[in-house]
Amino acid sequence: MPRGPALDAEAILTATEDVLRRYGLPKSTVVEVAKTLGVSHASVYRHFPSKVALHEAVTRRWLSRSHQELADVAADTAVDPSQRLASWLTALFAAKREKYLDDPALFATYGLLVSEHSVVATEHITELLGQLTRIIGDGVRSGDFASADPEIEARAVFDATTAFHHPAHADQWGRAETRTAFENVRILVLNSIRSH
Amino acid sequence: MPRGPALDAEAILTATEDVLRRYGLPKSTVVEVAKTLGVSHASVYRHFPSKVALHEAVTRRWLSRSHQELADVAADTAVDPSQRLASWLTALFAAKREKYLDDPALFATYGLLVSEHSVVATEHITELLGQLTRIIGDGVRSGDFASADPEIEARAVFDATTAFHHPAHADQWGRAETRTAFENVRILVLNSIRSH
DNA sequence: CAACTGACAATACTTGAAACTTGTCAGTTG
DNA sequence: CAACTGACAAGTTTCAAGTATTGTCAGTTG
Repeated sequence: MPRGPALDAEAILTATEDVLRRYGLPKSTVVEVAKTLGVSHASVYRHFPSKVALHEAVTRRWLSRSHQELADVAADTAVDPSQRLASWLTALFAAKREKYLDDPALFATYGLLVSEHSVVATEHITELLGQLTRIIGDGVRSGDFASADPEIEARAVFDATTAFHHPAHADQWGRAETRTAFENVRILVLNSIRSH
Repeated sequence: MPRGPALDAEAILTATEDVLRRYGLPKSTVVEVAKTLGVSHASVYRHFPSKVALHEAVTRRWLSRSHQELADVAADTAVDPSQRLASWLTALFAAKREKYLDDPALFATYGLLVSEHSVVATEHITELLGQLTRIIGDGVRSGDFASADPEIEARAVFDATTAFHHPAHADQWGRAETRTAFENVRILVLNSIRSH
């Protein structure tokens, strides 16, 4: 008896997010997701081949939402490259920090999910590096930046700011000292890449 | 009946290192340390007030051994500051990487110990920042480096190289790409700090 | 007949009783 | 008498038994 809106993948993903938020990763089960939706757990398996695939999909959706706003900063060619790079790095740190401070347990849950689905994590990082490469490439073209290879430079900038975007360091992000530390690394990075 | 060399703190620390290496942190007990030394566990408590204090002492000893060689690089004023900073960063990464690759399980054990004894970790970082500050201060004085405040600059350099010294990233240190990534961050940092 | 379900085997997780560990101290020993 | 120990209470960890979860599929339903 299919009543109400037909069960679809998006509804299942949203229900899975709910369950992850309420129960955390270890206690979030496919049975609980199905219960939230008022269906049997077998129905969930008609849309996702396994719990792992479901978790991978929910992780991908979460990460892709989280780099949407960064894409806008990266694409805004009206702003000069130095400012654009500074804004992008600040936005990356701010987005992660806010997610962590808003709900540390949920942030930890997604941190676990990301580490369990390294393919998704790699795709996410590739996307971010693409955005960084674009900003740096624009800067080199306009003469603001000096770099032999924007792609390698992007990786170096990303690696140099690890402490401010890698979840392993999230427990430091609430401290005032960490905000200052970020400012100083951002200045260091921009000072390095700007042509002299 | 005290026979052989009297039981002293150093012997207990060495036995504790043995037990940590053989059993890992969760299964390393004071009883096992005592068994290794051929004494009762009550004897261990005559030298250390608690298991936590024992672990703190063993952690302090391990970290202080590990920054001994770095102190030499930092103090070698015969080498010019750029080279000295490059060598110091390379030595820091090399020391950590070798310890990790030599015995990943033991490295993880000490990583846990360090995180459980944050006071010791803070002291260790303060020591490393002191060495960095000295190199940068020398560079500013000789005109090789430009920096308003060597102490803040040292912190920024340390933070920018987090991916290559923080144990959370140890699982990447064996990869060839990571060595390249380190070279590029090291170049970025030196390019930033050198006066133009 | 497409969407869904109940029932099921295999595997993973919880739980509480037994075993072990920490830290103390009065007593032993050379 | 200083160094050490055995025995002990309080707290923590382990393990085996029961319980829950995953993933499948033949069968039901609108």
